[in-house]
Amino acid sequence: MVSKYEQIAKKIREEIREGYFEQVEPLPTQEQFATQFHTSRMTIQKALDLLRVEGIVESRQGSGTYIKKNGITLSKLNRQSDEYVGLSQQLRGQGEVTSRILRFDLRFPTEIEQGKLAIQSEEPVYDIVRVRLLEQEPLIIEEITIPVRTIPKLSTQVLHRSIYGYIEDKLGLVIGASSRRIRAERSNQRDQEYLNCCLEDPILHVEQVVFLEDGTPFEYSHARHRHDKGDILVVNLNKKTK
Amino acid sequence: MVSKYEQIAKKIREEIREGYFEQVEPLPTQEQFATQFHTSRMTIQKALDLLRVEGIVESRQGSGTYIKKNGITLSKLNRQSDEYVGLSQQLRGQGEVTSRILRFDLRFPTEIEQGKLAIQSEEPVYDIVRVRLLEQEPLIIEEITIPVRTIPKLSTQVLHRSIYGYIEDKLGLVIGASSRRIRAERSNQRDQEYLNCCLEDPILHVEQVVFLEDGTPFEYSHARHRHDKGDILVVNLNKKTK
DNA sequence: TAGTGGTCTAGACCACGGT
DNA sequence: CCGTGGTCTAGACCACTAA
Repeated sequence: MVSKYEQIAKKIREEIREGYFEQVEPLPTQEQFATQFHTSRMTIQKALDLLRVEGIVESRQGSGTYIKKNGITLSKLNRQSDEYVGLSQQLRGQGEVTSRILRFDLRFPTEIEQGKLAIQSEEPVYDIVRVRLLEQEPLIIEEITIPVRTIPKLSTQVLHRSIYGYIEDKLGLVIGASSRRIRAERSNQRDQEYLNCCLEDPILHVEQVVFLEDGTPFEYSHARHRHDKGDILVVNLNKKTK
Repeated sequence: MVSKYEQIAKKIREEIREGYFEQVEPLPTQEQFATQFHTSRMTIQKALDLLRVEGIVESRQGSGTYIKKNGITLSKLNRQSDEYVGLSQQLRGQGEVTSRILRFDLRFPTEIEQGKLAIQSEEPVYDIVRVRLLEQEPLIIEEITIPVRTIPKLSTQVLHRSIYGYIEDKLGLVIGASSRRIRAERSNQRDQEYLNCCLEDPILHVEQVVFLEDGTPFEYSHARHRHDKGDILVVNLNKKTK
């Protein structure tokens, strides 16, 4: 059952994309929309709310609701990077992604890991190091820490494929927020060996914590990318939630 | 004039932060909140909507509204990197940010710039190269392209201080979305000269387009960071607007 | 089945913009 | 001043969850 305001939003979104309205003129008033769709103003507002957070329109009190310049472009950008997906997803279609597992152990978390994953010192974690390859070419070397209690029954088989796929498809958990810190570093000996790169090659280092939908942190990881085999796209729609 | 639902959201947000409610139990029902705040359920829902997009609470139809684990942590993270601010803002308080201007010219845009900034080939742009320093130490070398028509009357005086400050405070324009692509690169000769770094030092390269609130792209830039003087924090709340 | 959140209504008043 | 969007109300019905 799709709600009425979502249907209305979809209709208006399509009409905007098809150039049905003037770019500089305001859209029909909320009153006019309400009449057109046989509904109340509150419902129209919920529909327009959706388009607002997508960055397609903006409303000015006392004036009207306007189509944003580049509204469509921005809304496409938004979709592109709004949700975090694993590498396997990202590269879907570009070739076969495989993994070479360098370590798969159990141990107790360090103090930093306890902090990042919000767990106690006696709570065991998986300690994983793997190299991700696209069509046999090494892309990334990852060090991953995952609490055993949150994601039980990890196996090398899972690690060879996709951890994210396992969590979402097999365990039925939903991945939520993430926090990433990105920097450039010099390559170390391990990078050179496993990523097949030189001393002078820089590394794109991504340190991240990923949360489940309910807010449980489930992964703290360091990913080191070959500089020529990956960049990161960040889009900020600036919703000014304040 | 602060709206009622914002006041209510603020009150509930504070009570959650102070540990007034149980983490595992649902919050009071919307009905109860409505009675408590002498208002209607719709208004309570608008208040809870705010807390939802902040990642503090989540609602489950048929069950109740719950505090998210790490809800507070996430909401703080969110504030930290939600809106794009210029470097001068970011480093406010850490020392004095100054600029050394290497180039400040006018020219016509390249094809790539025409695409990124959505302008015609005959539309003139500023062509800026500057080094940003914190307490005399070089941090970043920036190449910036800005359409003259969008941001008129740029001056070296502005470039020495903050472009973003000029745009927001003096021109009264509001900065909106941004799209950034981040990668690691080897340093080139210019980096080594102006950032005072070695051949082996990697560079954190950020290519970005920044938009005004109405969707006009106003800046296309390449910023090259000294790898030891800057990383980038990216937080993704995953609102799944779908 | 009872209780919850999700949606929706038909009004109302207010804040603000442009005239 | 009028017309716009922003807020708010007091209900109503529905969809879903949990007992």
